[in-house]
Amino acid sequence: MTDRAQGARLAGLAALLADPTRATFCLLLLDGRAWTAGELARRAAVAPSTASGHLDRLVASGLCAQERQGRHRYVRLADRRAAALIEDLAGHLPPAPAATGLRAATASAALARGRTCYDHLAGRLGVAVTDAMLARGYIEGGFTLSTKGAEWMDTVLGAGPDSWPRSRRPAARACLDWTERRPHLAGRAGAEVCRAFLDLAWIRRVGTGRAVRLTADGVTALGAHLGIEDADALA
Amino acid sequence: MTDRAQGARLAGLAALLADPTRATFCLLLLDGRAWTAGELARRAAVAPSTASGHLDRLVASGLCAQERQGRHRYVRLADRRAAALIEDLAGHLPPAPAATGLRAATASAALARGRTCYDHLAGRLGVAVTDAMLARGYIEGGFTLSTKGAEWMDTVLGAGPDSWPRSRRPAARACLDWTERRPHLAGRAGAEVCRAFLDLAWIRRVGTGRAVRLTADGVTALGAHLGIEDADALA
DNA sequence: GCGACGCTTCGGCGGGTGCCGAACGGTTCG
DNA sequence: CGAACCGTTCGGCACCCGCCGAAGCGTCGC
Repeated sequence: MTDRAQGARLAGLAALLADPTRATFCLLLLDGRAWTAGELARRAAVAPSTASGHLDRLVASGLCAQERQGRHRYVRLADRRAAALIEDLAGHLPPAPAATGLRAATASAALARGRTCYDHLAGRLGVAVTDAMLARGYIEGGFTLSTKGAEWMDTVLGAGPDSWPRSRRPAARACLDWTERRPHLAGRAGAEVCRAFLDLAWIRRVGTGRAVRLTADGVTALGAHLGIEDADALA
Repeated sequence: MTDRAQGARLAGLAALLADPTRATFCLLLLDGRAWTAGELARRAAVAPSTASGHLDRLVASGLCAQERQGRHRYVRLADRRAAALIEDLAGHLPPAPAATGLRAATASAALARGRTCYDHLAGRLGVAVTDAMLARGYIEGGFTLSTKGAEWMDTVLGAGPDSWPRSRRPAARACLDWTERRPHLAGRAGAEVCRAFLDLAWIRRVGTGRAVRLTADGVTALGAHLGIEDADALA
């Protein structure tokens, strides 16, 4: 009885992502930015009318939020929790479909190197930064920010924990990337690192999507502050 | 192109849980034990033939595993990863449907008090134990097992980290219960605590399901070793 | 061996849902 | 004001999928 009711609720949530088109939308929105209905339709290869209906449903469910500007409809993930839901699920996907080995050679090479995942760094860059922070003891075992790490963020990035707004958001957590299949830093610290990197112009967004590119300053900085020697390979 | 392919893969995974009957099965299986096809059919209120098909699909997907014994078909979640997937998703359900307030008065009162969630303690008991371990500093902020906690597990439970098999399973992680809406201890430590509690006869399974009941010994032990004063309310 | 039992297969029904094209309304820009 | 553009609504199509009952198969128990 109530068993079945709980099942129905769970099924309802899963059903949101159980459609290829809606799932594609959600993955595209994982960069945390707002996309127009038309862009999403094109990327997902469906007619605008089809996209419109799906977006209605995503918004109605609370998973997405929208703002209308003129003749445009901008849609984004509603909040961090929504992003975490997508991430969680995507993290459980079987390893890889058929890694063609050419992945790095495609037009999205920049994306493979670095991108944002909702509000933190992902891709090879995100993994590299995370690995370096782990190696230097800034992050510890279960993805907690160490005292040393807090100090580093404060002095080098000007974004230490003391400057963060009070909230219950975890300071650090692991986000499993669905392409790199490696954990990388998410949570408040992840978001602040990403923001600081952008502020300091160590990285810059390219194109309209989630891709980011390491700048020349960034290459130097990553070497100096994180001991990443081969940072230019990420640029 | 590849955007859409990733979306399709994600949708396929979500579709497994997007059916009320399959979702109900998965929630029932969260206790980590094997149920027969008939039991699952009855609990989910569907015909045996319907259940059969769903179980085929769950097994084929790798989410569940089965063993046939005589005329019975025993089905269980395939592994910890499968359980984590269900937990993750269920943890994102909106707070509560319409908490009737009578929850504790139903026939499943024992279940409300304590149960196992795949391989660790959940329910009010699980939350209480977790809270006590947090209060005593056995678990720290981001759900990592402290040195003190490791010592405690070793001396009191006879199940310290040194005795664990080497694996990449996280020592401790939070599992968000879908009824209590409170995090409780999962991961290797959670599993060992549950096992030790059973071994020490502090808890005992009741019925065929996931419900566990605190024994008289357990009430005393929880008071002595975790400072849980009102443990009899959980018995 | 015969019935009871657990499960499965099959056929068929019904409902839900994703998809599109065409027509329409609103906004922007010339 | 008119054309281009973005998005939505609507109707209709097709398909998928969940569900059941009936029949069948293997196992268990008397």
